[in-house]
Amino acid sequence: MKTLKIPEATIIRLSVYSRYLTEVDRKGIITISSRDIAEGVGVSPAQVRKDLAYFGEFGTRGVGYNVKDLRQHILRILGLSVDWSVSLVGAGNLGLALSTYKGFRKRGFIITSIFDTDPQKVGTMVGDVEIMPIERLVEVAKQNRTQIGIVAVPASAAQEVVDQLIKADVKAILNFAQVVLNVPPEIELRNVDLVVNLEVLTFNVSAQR
Amino acid sequence: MKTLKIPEATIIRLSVYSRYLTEVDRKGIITISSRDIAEGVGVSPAQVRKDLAYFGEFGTRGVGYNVKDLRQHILRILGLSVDWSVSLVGAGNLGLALSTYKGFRKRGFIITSIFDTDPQKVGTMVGDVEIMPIERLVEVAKQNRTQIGIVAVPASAAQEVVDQLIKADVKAILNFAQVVLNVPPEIELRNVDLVVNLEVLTFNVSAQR
DNA sequence: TAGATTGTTAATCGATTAACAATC
DNA sequence: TAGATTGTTAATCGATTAACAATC
Repeated sequence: MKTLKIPEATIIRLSVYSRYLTEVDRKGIITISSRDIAEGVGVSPAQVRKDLAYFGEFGTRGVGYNVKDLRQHILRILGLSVDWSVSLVGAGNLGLALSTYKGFRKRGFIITSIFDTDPQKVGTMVGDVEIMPIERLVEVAKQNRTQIGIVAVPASAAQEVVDQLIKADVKAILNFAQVVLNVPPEIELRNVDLVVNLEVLTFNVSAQR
Repeated sequence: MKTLKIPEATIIRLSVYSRYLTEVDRKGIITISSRDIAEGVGVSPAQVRKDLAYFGEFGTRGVGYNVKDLRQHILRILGLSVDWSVSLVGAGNLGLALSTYKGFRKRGFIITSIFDTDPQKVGTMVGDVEIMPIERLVEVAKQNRTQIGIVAVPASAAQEVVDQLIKADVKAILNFAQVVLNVPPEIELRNVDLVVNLEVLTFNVSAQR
């Protein structure tokens, strides 16, 4: 198989398609066209077909796509046919919000460990997970074969946490701290920047007049 | 002035540049080159100059950019020379995390009102803001001349909340609910999808072998 | 067979990068 | 003047859209 580069925008849309298909499937609909998917998620039908074509031929000409099949295919493409063990670092307000967020578990992301530096917090339970001291991160994350780390600590502590996560053989990191992090190229890193999203909005609102 | 379209990627980078310049300024550095900025934030120098060139000539050939000046220019471009009144809807875990998030206030986003449906929560204080019943949203948000709404409610309630925000003359909405929202074209809408970020990671990790 | 819709190629659009004249 | 670095144009790269042959 030739590995041609897949645009990241395609991956993001695939995630959206699969969620839409979950909805459609729940309504008992068997078959769906690229046009219907496109309408449902707000893109063009050509875009839907192009995105899917990177990975194979999932439809039937003249008919469309089988909803259940396509959904399963996309989940497999995204790596969601298995559960993922996630380690959450930082049990502040944001960390606690993320730890109780239902959306993660629904897609197979299981938070198996939570770490914090605050001795007050260490030992307390969040759902069925006990908050552990950050010193135990490497040991515990390795034990759980954790592949994803979520960084929800202050910017000043983020690089140190990331270094520990890498020592624990984590493969991917989702970072909420507002700081540019250094990771080796084989580690997947994504930054969620809550403030920058607001600033794109203010730019657009300000530019409107 | 000709209004040529500015890539959204440019706006996002401007936000990053301005934060980096804040750091650099704090160190007492007076002048900076596009190469230094580029290194600091991980893009190419040409990219930095191109991004800035959309908005004017801020540098001096042979010298570089004045750090304080450039920072101020970018903040003005982003609409951040004034504070913004923000209304937060949904005081669950995520909402509370956002309401206490320091990063917002630092960039001039002031949460002036918080709404929730839960009678248990209504009346309690978050910092110096009292949680109000969602029925008062339109009235209160109008009174505060709120221009930005943050939606941190369950997906099932999000469209209704958005409709209320629009009635309150909000200009921009940051949505954390996992649902496709309908808004009129003059309303700026951005979606923050926490799960899709994890799924881009799992795709990349899964594709690595 | 006629109608519908996919998968795919070619055309278009947009963003990034490279190169360099302008100029401090 | 020589060296440095901007602002800008042209070249490249990449992603989206349009069009249509293949085919159910």
